[in-house]
Amino acid sequence: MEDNKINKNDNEKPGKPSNFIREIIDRDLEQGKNNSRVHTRFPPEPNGWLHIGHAKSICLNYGLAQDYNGKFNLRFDDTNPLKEESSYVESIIKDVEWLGAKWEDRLFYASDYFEQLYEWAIKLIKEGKAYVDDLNAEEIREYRGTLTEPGKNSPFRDRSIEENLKLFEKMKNGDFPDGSKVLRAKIDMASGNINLRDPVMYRIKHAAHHRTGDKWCVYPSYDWAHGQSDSIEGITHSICTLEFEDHRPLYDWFLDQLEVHHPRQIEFARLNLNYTIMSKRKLLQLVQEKYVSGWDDPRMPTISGLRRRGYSPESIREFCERIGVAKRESVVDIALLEHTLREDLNKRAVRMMAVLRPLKVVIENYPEDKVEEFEAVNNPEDESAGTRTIVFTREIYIERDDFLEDPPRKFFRLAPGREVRLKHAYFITCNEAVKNDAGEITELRCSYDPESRGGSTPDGRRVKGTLHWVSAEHAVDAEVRLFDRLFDKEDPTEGGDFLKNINPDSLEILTGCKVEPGLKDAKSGEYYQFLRQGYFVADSEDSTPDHPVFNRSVGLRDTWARIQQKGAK
RNA sequence: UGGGGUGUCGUCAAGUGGUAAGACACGAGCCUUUGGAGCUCGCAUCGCAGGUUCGAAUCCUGCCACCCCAGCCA
Repeated sequence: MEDNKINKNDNEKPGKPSNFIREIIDRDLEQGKNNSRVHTRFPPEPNGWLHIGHAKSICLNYGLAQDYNGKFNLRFDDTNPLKEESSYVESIIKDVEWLGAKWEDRLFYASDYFEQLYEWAIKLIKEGKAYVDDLNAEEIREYRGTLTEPGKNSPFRDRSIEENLKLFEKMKNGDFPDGSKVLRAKIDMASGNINLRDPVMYRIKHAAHHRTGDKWCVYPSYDWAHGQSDSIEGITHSICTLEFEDHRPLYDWFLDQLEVHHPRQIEFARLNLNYTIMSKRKLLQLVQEKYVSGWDDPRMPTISGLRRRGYSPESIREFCERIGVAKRESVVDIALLEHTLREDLNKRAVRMMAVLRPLKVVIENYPEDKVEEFEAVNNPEDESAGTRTIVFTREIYIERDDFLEDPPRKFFRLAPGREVRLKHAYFITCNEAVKNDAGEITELRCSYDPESRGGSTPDGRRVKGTLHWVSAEHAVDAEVRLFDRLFDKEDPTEGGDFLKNINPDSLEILTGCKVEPGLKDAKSGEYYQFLRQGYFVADSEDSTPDHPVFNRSVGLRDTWARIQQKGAK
């Protein structure tokens, strides 16, 4: 009995953790709402590039559609021509696709609905529920009241329906200058909820729209466009972030007046990450003021930046799964993102040897012209990844950090008189460190034990350290870019000016790195682990076979570095 | 001072009256031809104060703290 229970549980797939949104959907389904349909959407404004916070929303919305056998739409919320560009549309489409969300034939734009929105606005005017207001922006603000005091009615609030109709049409036709009039919903200027104090539905903008050109001179506001767009598309659950909670009564009000399909708006807490900035405005500033190379700089939290950095879509999806969905505002530790990347790449990245800061080693008792081949396992976590051949010669490079003339306790690497293993090859012992006039070590003279071929000896003696290496003659030169967090404060806005918290050492460029020949033709989508160092990918913009450039996506956990840090404290 | 939200481990986050899941981080150890990976173990009484109850993180009351809202941005 007991055993059966355990087995049953073990065989059950570990379903996704529930959350309050799933509970709401479950309840709606039980009550037979929406004919048992689930239909979600991701509604980005094309005014910037997507970031990891958007990934949370995409994974949430697309994940729900998948799990409930529903549908998922991609819809651009393009109601403000002044801020939006088609270049953003393109990058967003690419990113959503790369993340793996599928909208099939349901790629929409709020601008697809401008005509319908206009007609609905006329309907509201005819019902006395909307009016044209001549107050300017400043006056509207004054009339709106404050958080604690009610607003007062605009003197234009009670215009006749006929006049409103006539004026609104002239607004549409471009007969009035920008800012001179707006169309407002007539709700309640005394409401405790400021969104209900006669919100603006249309503003005049003589501006070209990236899709509709200059067909329109009036553009709908977010509140007027969003819910109605959801309704038109048959969305059942309209998921947005917390700051729109106050807008829900308005979302509902419009839909109720129109008596059309009424999606349910649900709000969740947006993602925050420590050491990271998520504000589109600030990210744009970093790009415009050249603190980074672009929206896809590998240090950016943008989807394109993460992609270029070497993050896999799988790792990002897993991250979004693990952070959960709730209503409390929180700050997730970026270490979790790094963890899901390592976890994913550990299983699939091909291992390679690459020496980032080369130190030449001459193996004195190894024949000058001899070239030996060894079979190296491509991935100890995945036998199907096979093996590759690596070559060994008298002169090799090892990592400078792997040698110390006067090693501290617990340093397991090479030192005078010390023996270590060269991964997949031989044991070597250091005889001498050769220095130049400045006292810098220029090369190591070592000897190898022919008996240790393959990495172990007949006498079974043990060595504490195993080093990665590369044959000097065969190695390929490469550039390697090491990234660190862009900000050195957990909260980049600490102190008020996030620019002051930029980490000056967020990018370190290494040239003259020596890598295995097989890395010469690495492609940007291929994930590699440079043994003992971390996960790397060829840079999608700058890497060529003649000049390979690798980005470090994330380092391996480094116990030695931790021991050193502890010692330093 | 109005309206809307939220408070469970260092960080996320389950829990929906029956005696605090899990993950990351952190610490200890085992293992290891990556000081990687893996494995084992450790790590909270639930914002505060009352109350109801045999029993409360879960119900009630009162406080406190934090977040959002006064764009013709989304």
